[in-house]
Amino acid sequence: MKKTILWYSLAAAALILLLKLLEYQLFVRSLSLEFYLAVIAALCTTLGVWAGIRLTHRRKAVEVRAVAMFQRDNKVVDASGLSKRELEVLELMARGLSNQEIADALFVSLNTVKTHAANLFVKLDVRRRTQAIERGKMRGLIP
Amino acid sequence: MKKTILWYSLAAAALILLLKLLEYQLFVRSLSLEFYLAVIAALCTTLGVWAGIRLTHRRKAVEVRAVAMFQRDNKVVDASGLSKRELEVLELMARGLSNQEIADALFVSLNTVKTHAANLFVKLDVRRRTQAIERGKMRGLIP
DNA sequence: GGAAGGATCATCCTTTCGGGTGAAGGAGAA
DNA sequence: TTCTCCTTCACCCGAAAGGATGATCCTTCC
Repeated sequence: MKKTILWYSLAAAALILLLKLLEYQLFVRSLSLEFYLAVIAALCTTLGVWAGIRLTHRRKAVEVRAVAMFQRDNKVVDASGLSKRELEVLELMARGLSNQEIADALFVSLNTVKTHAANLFVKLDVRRRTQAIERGKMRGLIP
Repeated sequence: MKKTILWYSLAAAALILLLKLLEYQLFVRSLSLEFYLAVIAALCTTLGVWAGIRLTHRRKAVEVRAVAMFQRDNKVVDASGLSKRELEVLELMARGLSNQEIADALFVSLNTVKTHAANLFVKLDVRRRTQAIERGKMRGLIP
């Protein structure tokens, strides 16, 4: 942002210099005032467009980063009714882990994972893990 | 886009009118040429910034829609080696459908879906459908 | 101190998935 | 035309997932 403004200032300074040069040309070659004005208008417009694009590009980069860095929304989690453990299981499911792998990852038994899975299926109102993943992503529960 | 250009043209016309008025002011009140130029520069710059923002906002909207409305990249698909049918199966998998439901959706038998599934698992180098969904999303094969 | 809910584990049973293999018909390329 | 790939379908079998139910232990809340 600051960099853009700095560049804009420099460009403006360059423009003023150019104008001074043009001014001399104006008296020497007696170019029309309209031409003089048109040049200024064109340059300023270009500069403005460039600055506008620069500014909005910055803003867009921020938005992209916001999408990339998933941040859990507590309100959404509370609304879903999922417990912390169920959320963990769901997240590992979405990463493609099997129940056994999830059990190993969380240091619990396979049966425990299956219980958590069954409970979160009920809470998300789904029948399969793939559906659960879909719902979880739709609701912003998982990345 | 066209609307923006139209508005820009109208604004430019208004500016020219304003300039004509200023020109009269210039002769009547004998304002400095620098002031005249400054006004033009400021107006054109503002106009340019506005147009720039307008244009990039349009572009941003398109990009957002591109994220929301998934557009498949043929290069990615070719690189994956997935056939059209396999891609369809993968997409329905990602929506949480069971093999039987996919079979019904595509008007083929369950065995066919299983074959497609097995083939795409090999091509994506995965063992489970959840993994396939993960990979597919990572590579941009599916939304 | 009891009620509620979470986390843990278990058993039994059914359904779904996935691996392996084979095969037939069709479209397109060498 | 032969060969390759895609699509379709079938059968068998083992592994994984899912449904139902019950139980224990722990924390938190009223």
